[in-house]
Amino acid sequence: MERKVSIKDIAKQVGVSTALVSYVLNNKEKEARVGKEVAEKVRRAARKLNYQPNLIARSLQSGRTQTLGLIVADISNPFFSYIARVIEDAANQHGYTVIIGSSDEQASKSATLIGAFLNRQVDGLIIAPAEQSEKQLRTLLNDGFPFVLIDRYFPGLSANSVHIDNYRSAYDASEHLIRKGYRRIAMVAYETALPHMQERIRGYLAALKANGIRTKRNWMMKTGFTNLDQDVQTGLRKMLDGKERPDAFFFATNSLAVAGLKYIYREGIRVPEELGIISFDESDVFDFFYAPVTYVRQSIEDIGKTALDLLMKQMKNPNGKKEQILIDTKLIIRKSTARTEIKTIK
Amino acid sequence: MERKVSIKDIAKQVGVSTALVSYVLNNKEKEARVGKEVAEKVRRAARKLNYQPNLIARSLQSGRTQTLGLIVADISNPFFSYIARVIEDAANQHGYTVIIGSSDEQASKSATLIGAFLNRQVDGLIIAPAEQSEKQLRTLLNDGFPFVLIDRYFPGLSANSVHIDNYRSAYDASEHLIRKGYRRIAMVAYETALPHMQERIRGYLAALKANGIRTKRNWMMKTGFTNLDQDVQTGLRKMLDGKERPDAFFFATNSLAVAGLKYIYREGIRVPEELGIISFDESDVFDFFYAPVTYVRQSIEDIGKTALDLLMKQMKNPNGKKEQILIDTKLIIRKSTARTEIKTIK
DNA sequence: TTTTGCTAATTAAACGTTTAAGCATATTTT
DNA sequence: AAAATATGCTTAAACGTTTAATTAGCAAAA
Repeated sequence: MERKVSIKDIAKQVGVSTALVSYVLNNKEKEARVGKEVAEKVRRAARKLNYQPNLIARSLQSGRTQTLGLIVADISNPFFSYIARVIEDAANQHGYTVIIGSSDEQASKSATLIGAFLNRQVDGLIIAPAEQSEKQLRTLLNDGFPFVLIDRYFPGLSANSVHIDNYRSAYDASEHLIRKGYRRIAMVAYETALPHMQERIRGYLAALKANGIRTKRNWMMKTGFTNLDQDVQTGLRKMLDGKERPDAFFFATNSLAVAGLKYIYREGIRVPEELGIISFDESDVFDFFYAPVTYVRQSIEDIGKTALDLLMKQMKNPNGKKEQILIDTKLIIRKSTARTEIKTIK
Repeated sequence: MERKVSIKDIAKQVGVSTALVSYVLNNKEKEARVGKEVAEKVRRAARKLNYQPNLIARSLQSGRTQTLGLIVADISNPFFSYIARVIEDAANQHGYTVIIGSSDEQASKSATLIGAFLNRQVDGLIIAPAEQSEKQLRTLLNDGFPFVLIDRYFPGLSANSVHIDNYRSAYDASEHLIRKGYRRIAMVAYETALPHMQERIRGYLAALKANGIRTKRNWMMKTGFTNLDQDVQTGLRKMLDGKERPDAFFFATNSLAVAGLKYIYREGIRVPEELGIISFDESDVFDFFYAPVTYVRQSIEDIGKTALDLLMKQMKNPNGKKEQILIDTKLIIRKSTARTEIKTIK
């Protein structure tokens, strides 16, 4: 591969200084008082040589790379890949390129990624933070580096963030189950201190309590991020074979639900008669389960676009106030919770 | 945000030249004959100041960015997001970062992306090429720029590529349907000149012919990349209501299949008795359809890893021979084609 | 004593841009 | 006629690295 054409080549060709070429190609002829004919010559030469600016050089000079870093838990997870797509498109519209990394929910990987992205001089970050990554974020915050959290957040951290009201959504979802007549409602969650997950659990517990349902210890199962299918399967089996057999499952995310549905499907458990099912997030699978699954829908488009707008704002004004933006959710009610409606006295 | 610590700051702190600092931090003390104590001092200062190299500056100097570009049709499509994940991990292991772009199957977007990535000085590209993008690729090839095609390819283009044997796989899949007793086999494909799709069609036609089945014009439907659900639905309805009603559908990709299954499910058509179903690729949905779907599995891990290895090889030796690597497929047989087996004389 | 050869450092150029400042010449204003 | 302003271009420094070439001191060899 031969060396690429640089501004220097154009300068030589036309017989002017590189400065002049730069002025012309950046449309600064006016300010720089470049002669009309010379400007035209430069432009012609640039076209003829097929000049393409070296953005690396430009970045070194300007201190900005027009690049954003996106850190998600796992880009192969549909939730995140969809968000990535939305952010990619929005960023492109603003003239930015996106580089993506998966943290696998590990603080160490997250730290490595943040470091790598900063070394690459990204202008800003959008992060779905991993557990234990609060300290890294606090450092970013103290450095005044522009970033926005999505999906997850930390209450003690006054960073920009875009996410749903997890407590409220979980509360409403649980209450929906109760209204539908389910009483022994179990939850399947991730074993993590991440606030968004804790809030979902808190919402679930609060709804049960508010409706006079005593929760049992073994109506709650938590799994790690690895070995999902296996863990969920074992957990469900234990709950279903135990003595306080649940009559409904509340899955805290779509990946948990998909894992759970596999088991429920194999075991031939009848939904919604024998078992009610509700989940967070979305999935094609929910539509194809023999009893389409009721779920809490969050608008990924809104989250992605809002996050990008917020980041742009923050990059323009790094000292501006940090915002925590809540995105609406909607409960999509379908057959998996369609047990006979029961009147409740409120 | 204050200015980041540079090599200059360390030099000043220790009282040496920036060159010396660079030598030490790059572990070239031996070659550069740096004194032991001075080296130690430099290292200590670097640690104390929390020095992080500016990769942009390094790239400008070295001409390499340790960055790869990945262009897929749509990162929010699970097939591509999974490939992206595999490539991300493999690239990281080699010290590379990946930037991703979605072409939406449009040659113009593809050209824009390639241009943007080249301007960013990526060291190599992995591309799932869009229709009509052959010319762009030929230019890359002539420039000697390292790249590898995945999933798609162009017969006339002697570029590196990693993909499956689409003809063979489609042939085998079709023959499986025939062996299972299906005779009026229809295909649902994309309306595109892309060879991988044409090959799948060719394989399907060849298998039918070889088994003495005359194909009907209206057993073939093709759709564009937009309005998928709608188009597939209309197409299927027309075929199923027509007079040569198909007794099996062969979907050319998972997205087509998912769109088709939605319709088939809603219409209450009985699979596999009334209708056999087979598809390319993979999908969670295939497991949850009431009759789990038979499909042609291609190992995404293999494709991703092989592509990355090939790209690395090409970057090391840009004049090396170009390779076209075929990845094995496997027909995963399940209930959606489980009609009574019929003995065939071969 | 001069030459050669180490050792340990520095200098300076380069990568490709951008941009403030400078320098002629020409033109207008007072 | 002198001073101010306009015009058209160049110089040079800067961004943060890397690295070839050079220097300078000192010890060993001829």
